[in-house]
Amino acid sequence: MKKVTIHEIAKALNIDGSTVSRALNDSDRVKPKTKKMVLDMAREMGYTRNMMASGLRRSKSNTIGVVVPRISRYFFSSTIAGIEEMASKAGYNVLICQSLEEVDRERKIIKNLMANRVDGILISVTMETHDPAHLMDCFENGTPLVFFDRHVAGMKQTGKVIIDDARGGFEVTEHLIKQGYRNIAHFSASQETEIYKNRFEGYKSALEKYGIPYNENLLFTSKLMKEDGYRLAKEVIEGHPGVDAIFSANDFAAIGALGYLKQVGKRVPQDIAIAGFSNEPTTAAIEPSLTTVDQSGEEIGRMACNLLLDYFDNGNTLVNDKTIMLAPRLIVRNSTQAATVNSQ
Amino acid sequence: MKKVTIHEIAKALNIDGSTVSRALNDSDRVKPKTKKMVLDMAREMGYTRNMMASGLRRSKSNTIGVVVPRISRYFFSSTIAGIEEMASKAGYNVLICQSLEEVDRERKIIKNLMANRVDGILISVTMETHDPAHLMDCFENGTPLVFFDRHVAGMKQTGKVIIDDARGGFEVTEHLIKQGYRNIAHFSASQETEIYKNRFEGYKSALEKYGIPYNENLLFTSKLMKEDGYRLAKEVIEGHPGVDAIFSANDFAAIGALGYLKQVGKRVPQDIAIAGFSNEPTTAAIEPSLTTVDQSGEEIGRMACNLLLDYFDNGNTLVNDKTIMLAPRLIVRNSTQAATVNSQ
DNA sequence: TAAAAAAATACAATCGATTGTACATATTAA
DNA sequence: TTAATATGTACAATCGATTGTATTTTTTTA
Repeated sequence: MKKVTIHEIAKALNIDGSTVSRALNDSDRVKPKTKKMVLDMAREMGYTRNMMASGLRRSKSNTIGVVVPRISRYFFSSTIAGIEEMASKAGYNVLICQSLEEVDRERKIIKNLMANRVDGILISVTMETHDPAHLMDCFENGTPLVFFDRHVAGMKQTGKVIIDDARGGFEVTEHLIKQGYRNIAHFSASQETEIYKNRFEGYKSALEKYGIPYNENLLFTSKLMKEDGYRLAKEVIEGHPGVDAIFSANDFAAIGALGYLKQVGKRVPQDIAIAGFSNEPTTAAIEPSLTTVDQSGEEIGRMACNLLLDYFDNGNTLVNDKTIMLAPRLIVRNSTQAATVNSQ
Repeated sequence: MKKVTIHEIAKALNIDGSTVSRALNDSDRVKPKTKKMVLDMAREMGYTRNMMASGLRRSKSNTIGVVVPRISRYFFSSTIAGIEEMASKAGYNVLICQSLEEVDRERKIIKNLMANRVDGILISVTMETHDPAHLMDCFENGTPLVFFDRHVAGMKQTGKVIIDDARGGFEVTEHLIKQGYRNIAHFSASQETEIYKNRFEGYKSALEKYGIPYNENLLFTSKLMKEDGYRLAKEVIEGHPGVDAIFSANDFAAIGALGYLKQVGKRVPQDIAIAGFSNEPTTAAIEPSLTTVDQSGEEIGRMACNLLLDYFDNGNTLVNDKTIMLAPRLIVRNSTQAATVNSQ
């Protein structure tokens, strides 16, 4: 389909294309009368600027690349919603890609985003992304990168928007302790992933603060899928009868664990308490409702996007480990409140 | 940041840029030895094709625009996941935009997508999109359009991937009737939105089939937010004591209604049954679990994307109302099973 | 070995918008 | 009125890759 170009507008008005371009961009090198003429003609001819041409010339795509492990996960989709909101307000488009927790896919995605000359990248890495070589490429390429939530330690060249996972882990654990639980198991993922390492550290430091010895047999590592939670809960119940609480580093595993516990007739929170992390919508709706930590995906998305936009406008304020750490918010619900178990 | 171009590769090898381009595109006008030379040099110099330049020349962006009301809604995010999966497999990028249920935003988005010269658009319209003028623009512009889920009647130029909402509405209602419920209220949205109209039609035809007169006082119209469900449930209980079941045209309103019913001590499903539509993850987790209709967002997304990809490859098979209608799947859970109420 | 055919490469225009520089009006000052 | 300044437009190059045509090189055939 043939589309109208500035040159056709120019021809129709018997002026030069450069003037049309300037008129459309509201340059003050074009007098108001001419501008109006051009704008009217553009509308009449149904002109829409070709962003590929514009982008090529200006070396700017006005596009932000976003990489998440899985779009359909609520935390990430709300993150994306926040990003999209900010980006579109600032005139940027958002290219979304999902790594599906595969580092290889992540690598290809980064490459593709570079080929598309995105102006910046917002990324929450896979659980397996421990070697940041492909992310370093961005940096060397001059493409700014901002991590949100899942990040990689030791990349000084990027921005980060994360929540204080250690504090979140601490607060959950402290809450459990204050509720009277003493034998608290922890479900975690690879300790090479920062967020899980930090949640675990928080868990440990809460134990320490309250003089409870850390027992490494109560640390269970998996990919934290729902099924993992189910399986590990079984392991806990069958192998560690003394355990009276489980702190899972994400909600999915917590929900899976809860499913197992209910199935075998354990009462939550009387027999065993359980807490998750992320505040997935389902955690509020199930019974018992699940104690968790809210991360406000939208807010994280907005902040990450803003960090990038700031960088576009004000130069390299991203360098040297610019990190925004958001406070987590403990949400206490019924799954951990032995004392108030009958209130809803 | 200066990036390597084909011309720099060409200069380094003392050959012409056109040959480099052809080599990189694996054209058989370049002999294998030269190809290898070019590919090696490209790797060595860290070349990445500039898609803006390529797209400009070829009039093809290799990008698909996706418009949904709200990214963070599970149905839509899983739809996007399906789209992204198919698109990336076929070498396309996905630009995501959310209309936030505002027609005006939707209009701007469409315009922007056209400016970005996306190769096609996948859209699920807002509840207020009754006038498809801005969508017609796409058509006139030569940009193929495929609706998924929420669509607009009477656009013969587009593809559609929808579920058989009438059948879904029918099955839910028939199920309620078979369970013994007779006074079934229906929560719907604007009848100008096809999916809600169709669900409503299904509801009516089930009533008719079983000889239950349709009572227009039991049709409640709102935007189907959770709060609407809560409010309308109150209205039902207070104003229509005879009602023994509610069929809500989406899950959110159903969940809101359930909240109200539990709050005022109504037993679900003994006193009143409730069913939703969409199979949001939460519906399976709450108590009682909610009867609903599964739409398989990922599948819809995949099919919609495929329709577009087919069009790219095989010309205008989109014309004349190419519609893919997926069968809905009734998911019976506890909120409507008076007979088996104590089984979980 | 020369001519014909085939293969590989080079040339040059093009996609559509932007932008520095040059030129032409219009306005002001002298 | 003329020179000096300011304002408005036009010219032409450019962004990087692609592609039709022309040219050169290689291979095949007579």
